Amino acid sequence: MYASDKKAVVDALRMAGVSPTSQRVEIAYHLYNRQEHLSADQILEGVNGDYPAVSRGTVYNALNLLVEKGLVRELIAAPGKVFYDPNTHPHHHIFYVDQGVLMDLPAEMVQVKNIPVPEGCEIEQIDVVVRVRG
Amino acid sequence: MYASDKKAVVDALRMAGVSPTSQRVEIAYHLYNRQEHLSADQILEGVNGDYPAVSRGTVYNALNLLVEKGLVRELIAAPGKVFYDPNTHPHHHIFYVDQGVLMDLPAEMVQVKNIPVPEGCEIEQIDVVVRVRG
DNA sequence: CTTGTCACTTAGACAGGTTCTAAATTTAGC
DNA sequence: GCTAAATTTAGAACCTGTCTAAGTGACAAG
Repeated sequence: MYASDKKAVVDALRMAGVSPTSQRVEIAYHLYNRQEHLSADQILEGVNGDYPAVSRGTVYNALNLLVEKGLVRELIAAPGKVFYDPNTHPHHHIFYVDQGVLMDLPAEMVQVKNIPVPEGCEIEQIDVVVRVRG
Repeated sequence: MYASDKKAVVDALRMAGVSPTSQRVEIAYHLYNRQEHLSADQILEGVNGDYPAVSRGTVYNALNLLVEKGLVRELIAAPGKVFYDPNTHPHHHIFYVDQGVLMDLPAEMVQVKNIPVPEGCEIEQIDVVVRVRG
């Protein structure tokens, strides 16, 4: 998702057929504005900074909806470590194991070729995660 | 890990500096002998087929130890879906989302190039998971 | 303005998978 | 055979994430 301000977030949600409720806008805006990959819990904390504004359930619902509508990408970096990435363009990831931080790798930096697609199957996503230590 | 019989498993464990307790041997042997990717739970069930022989905690401890010692590879296919792979040679994976099944892709079938390694970091593993639907 | 409907949010209960803990057991070194 | 250290066990605890039932709010029709 690309959205520089809350109005743009509202438009992006509407365009994807998602009612832009205040909670969803807060969540999407927060995810966009931090140029990191955030976990559901980090988003919950971030959105509820001053005072509780959004419930846990809504954060999960909203994130799942955004993933389903293709506005956000879900990334699994390690067992129990799910991150959400507002960048849906093709690109890959590097995971700093010791710090638990996940960063982007531009698509050009990694070449993936010759993916075999079985009959009748459709590639949903190709995840390339480079796990580095140190 | 490559081990055709229990004696070979014992040797492999010893070589990696892991005391070959009977439970660990059972677990490693079971994982090797099924040419699938198994979850911790499937391994627990499999090892305890006839009568309870190994506790849940031990299965998790043993698997984590084997991963740490490089005898087994840990694969994350989806949130909450962790599989263990006795094949530690370079290769990739294809995940059939609808069936929840993870299969090998020979390394030659996917070319990954130009991985940038940050200063002072060491690549631990490169995970390529092709997620297909249908 | 009032009502009814519908989608959404909420809090808390629940579920699955993994780790932790304390006690019991086994292993290894003398 | 002892003793100490490592390992296993059962079960409690924990963490993410989902479900449920009730409550809230927006909106259209009367």
